[in-house]
Amino acid sequence: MSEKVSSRKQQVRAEDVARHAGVSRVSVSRTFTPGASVSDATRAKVLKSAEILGYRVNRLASSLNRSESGIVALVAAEIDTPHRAAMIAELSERLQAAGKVTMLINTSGYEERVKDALLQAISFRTEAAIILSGAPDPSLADTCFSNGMKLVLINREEDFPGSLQIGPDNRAAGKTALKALLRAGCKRIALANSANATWSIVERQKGFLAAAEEAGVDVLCEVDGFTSYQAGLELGTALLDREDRPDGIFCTTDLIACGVIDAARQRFGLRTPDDLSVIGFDNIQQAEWEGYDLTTFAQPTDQIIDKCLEWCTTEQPSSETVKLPAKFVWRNSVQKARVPMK
Amino acid sequence: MSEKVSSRKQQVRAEDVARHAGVSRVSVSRTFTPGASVSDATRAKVLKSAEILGYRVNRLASSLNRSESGIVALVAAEIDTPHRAAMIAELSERLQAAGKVTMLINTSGYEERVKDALLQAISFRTEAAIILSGAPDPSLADTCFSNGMKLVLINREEDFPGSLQIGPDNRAAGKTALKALLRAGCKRIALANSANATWSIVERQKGFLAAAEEAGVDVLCEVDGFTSYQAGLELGTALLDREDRPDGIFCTTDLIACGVIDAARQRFGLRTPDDLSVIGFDNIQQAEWEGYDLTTFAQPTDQIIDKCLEWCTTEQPSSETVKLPAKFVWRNSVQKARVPMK
DNA sequence: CTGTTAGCGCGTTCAT
DNA sequence: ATGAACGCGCTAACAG
Repeated sequence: MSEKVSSRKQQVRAEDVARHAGVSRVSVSRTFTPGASVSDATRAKVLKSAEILGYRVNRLASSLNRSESGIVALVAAEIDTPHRAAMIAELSERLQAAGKVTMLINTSGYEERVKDALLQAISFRTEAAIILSGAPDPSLADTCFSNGMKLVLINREEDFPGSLQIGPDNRAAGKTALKALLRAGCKRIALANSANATWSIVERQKGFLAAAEEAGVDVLCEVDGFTSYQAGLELGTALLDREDRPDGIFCTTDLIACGVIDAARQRFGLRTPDDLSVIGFDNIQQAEWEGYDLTTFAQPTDQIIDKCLEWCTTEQPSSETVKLPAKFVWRNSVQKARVPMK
Repeated sequence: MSEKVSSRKQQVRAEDVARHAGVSRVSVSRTFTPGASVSDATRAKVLKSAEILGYRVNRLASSLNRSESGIVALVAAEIDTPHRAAMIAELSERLQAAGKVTMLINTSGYEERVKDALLQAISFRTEAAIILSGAPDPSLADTCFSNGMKLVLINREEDFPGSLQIGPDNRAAGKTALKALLRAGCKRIALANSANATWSIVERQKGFLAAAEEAGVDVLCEVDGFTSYQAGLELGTALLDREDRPDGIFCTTDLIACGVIDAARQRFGLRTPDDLSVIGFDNIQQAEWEGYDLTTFAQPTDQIIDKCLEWCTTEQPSSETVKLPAKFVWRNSVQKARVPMK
């Protein structure tokens, strides 16, 4: 008769610790449950035995039992993009500090993935899903809600009931950008934007153009490509190649702005801010690199995350839409003011 | 008498679906278990009811039962650094494609966090932990192993039994870098490195210096600061400010290289490759930006991940150390060859 | 092919 | 303060 080999992976259980410490299994559970009552003597015995045996509470089991996983899903595409990476770094940092575990779901590629991401999150009884890319199908969102899962959309479209929608005030930033270019004395103002921009990026464009119309100035619009450095290079090249070359460009993204600046420098021999003023958005790390020294808008990341965590930890949060001001970061890619303020 | 309010979060269970479909609870389980035998009729009924009720298998429960979580932990610090972000993007992408779920643990800050990260991973019965930053305490590693958890160290120190250790062949790359600078006709060769470099980065330096000694050439070594763009700026400034200004610099990291190039351009009016040859390492996105056009080494990311996944999915993998060649990526930050090859 | 039974590891009653 | 019993939601094993 062959010995039966268990295919299950071995694991130290609370019962093992209890036997080793000579106490009941419940006492083990209690020593690891904050606020439970155990005598110091048994607690000490339990901790010692746990240490020796290498025991760790199985959170799969405890989560199942308590119906609280402590897991938060982070749904994002293009994770290696500077601003996105910074956001994820901050978020994961803060989630951990709040005692949560982050499950990262990469949705690069086909859009259908956002759906799969949420389904996976539901399967793990994730407490919340923070979505940085794409918007889920509303019906799917209902499934999330009915499973007690919270939904946060950062920098995403409006009209999504039941969730927290949060991001910078993109329109206001667009207006500020226009004013700054005017105040710098720019005569021919342009806008460089991706043709595949997200909703929040388009908002920046709208704010910029609305302010321009209000001020009665024309804007050269170059909208093409993706939201990337390479697109910035081409947008910049197209704009600077014109006979009526612009002298002030608002780029809806720092990545685009870096491309525009490089196009100016490498392809046209133009320098910022002397020959050209450029404003970006995001305040990515490269914005403060000496080769760019980019005037831009810093996303209110800290406040976004503050609000996000607060909302996620309240019992029955209600639908909410929050716009936070983006901070204008002055560096040296915009000509010093030549026009006095009104 | 007040009605008792359940504090547990509501959840659609297999039993609910079973009742709704008029079948047994096990049939529900079977329809969602690949390779289980259910008649098409009942499967259809189950799927329909599941759809209606919004049922999703609770993976906390199934993982507990089957002792297989399907979760892989990604342990990393400085997630927003270009190369690290790219690595995480790729890894999470591939893990998902392999049907795994990635749990991201950010260990930026104090070093103790790596320990906490692994303890957390153990709690969730993670199938493997892929460590991109820091090295765990060996005794802790044993706890991992005894809980059936695999350990992968990417770009980390050697002598770590029981794990897969994988990364580029840093020494070889260092040697290649030196040869390239010599072949470019550089007369005064320098090395720029962080004072807080990881083991793998120091290996690059060692390879470079060993090759220099072999070739009988002196190397100016500037080692200071962190592994960052800012450090590169200062390292570059220090080197280029010397009377015996170098004309060829190997930077152990692209980030440092970008800093060096900017120092040369912005602070000394020097251009690559005409006045100065620069070589980096990592092939980050910025390396191909037009302002840098950096000659560098591409990490063999794909192969690393291939091996990583393969190793993690084998039943009883044995200790292994793998060095993969880094690919030299020629761009335009190094003077064209002026010295014929030997 | 289907249903019944048992148990994954844990936390929370309810007793003592 | 401690122990016994129960159930979280699920799947594997065993009958029929």
